[in-house]
Amino acid sequence: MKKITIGEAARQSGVKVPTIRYYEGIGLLSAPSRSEGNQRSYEPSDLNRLAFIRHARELGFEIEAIRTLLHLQDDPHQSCASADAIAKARLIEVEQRIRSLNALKAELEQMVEGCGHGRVDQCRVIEVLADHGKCVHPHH
Amino acid sequence: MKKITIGEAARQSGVKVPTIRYYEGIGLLSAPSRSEGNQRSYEPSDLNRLAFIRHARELGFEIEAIRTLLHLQDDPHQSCASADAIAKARLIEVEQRIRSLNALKAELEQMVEGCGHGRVDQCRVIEVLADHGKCVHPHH
DNA sequence: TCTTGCACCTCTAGTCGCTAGAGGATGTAG
DNA sequence: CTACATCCTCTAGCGACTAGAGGTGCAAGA
Repeated sequence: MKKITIGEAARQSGVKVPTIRYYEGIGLLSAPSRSEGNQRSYEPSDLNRLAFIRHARELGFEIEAIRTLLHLQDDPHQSCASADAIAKARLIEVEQRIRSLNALKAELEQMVEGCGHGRVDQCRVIEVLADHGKCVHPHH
Repeated sequence: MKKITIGEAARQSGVKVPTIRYYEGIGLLSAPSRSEGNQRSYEPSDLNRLAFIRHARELGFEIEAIRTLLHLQDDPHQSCASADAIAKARLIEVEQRIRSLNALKAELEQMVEGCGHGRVDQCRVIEVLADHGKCVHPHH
């Protein structure tokens, strides 16, 4: 039940102080009560919200998706279909990103391997960049 | 040897018109000559430069890295050690990103599978977001 | 009590790599 | 000659913060 300063909240949640203020500013976090000297003072329960947001950000959800997820959490009798849809959409994004990064990785490995550590005019890195046709998979 | 308008350069290089102007503005591309009516007119050789930049951007290199790579390309007697270093650094970044995205993917799959399509209070998506400890690999 | 020094406050501006739009000039085809 | 696409410059906006200026609050040591 002890009130907590923003610095303490930051330490306990792993969200930086300016970021907490930023989340309040965009309405993702509701404004906490203030001390006599106008300093923010948080309830322990606010830490759950902060942890939720941080976790969702780590998983790459966008702020607007998190806003929706938080509304859902606040209203537990709603259908979870939209939470499910948001997570599924994120999963598809992540899968696509992994595929595309694997293609890039193959390209970069080729470039780095082919570099004879000589001068630029024999460098495979520069050569491949200049000519897309020299890529392993020109589809990226 | 024919001069080319910015729109034509955009079409041939796959870089959008405002992006070409932006690259000129930040000095990544040198300013081309102008027509009587003050319109940019490019040499065919400028298309190579544009293709190089586009390719490097597709591979995820940052603008500053590309600036360095372009300088190297302009001076082919230099050692290619720095080109090599830039490409290697990018490779390491990509590898890390793939690892981290694979961890996220596992998390998201768990969340989506566990969702019984019922109401929010039984939804695994919301539950896991609220409690990091319920993650498969809490290290992400 | 005073002072030191850290943590807090608000506000603005900057980051990256573009993208969008306003408001106007130019170039080309019919 | 008129319509219309394309070009020009300039400024502002995107997302998700981050940095810094300039000032206030608060707790602990001398």
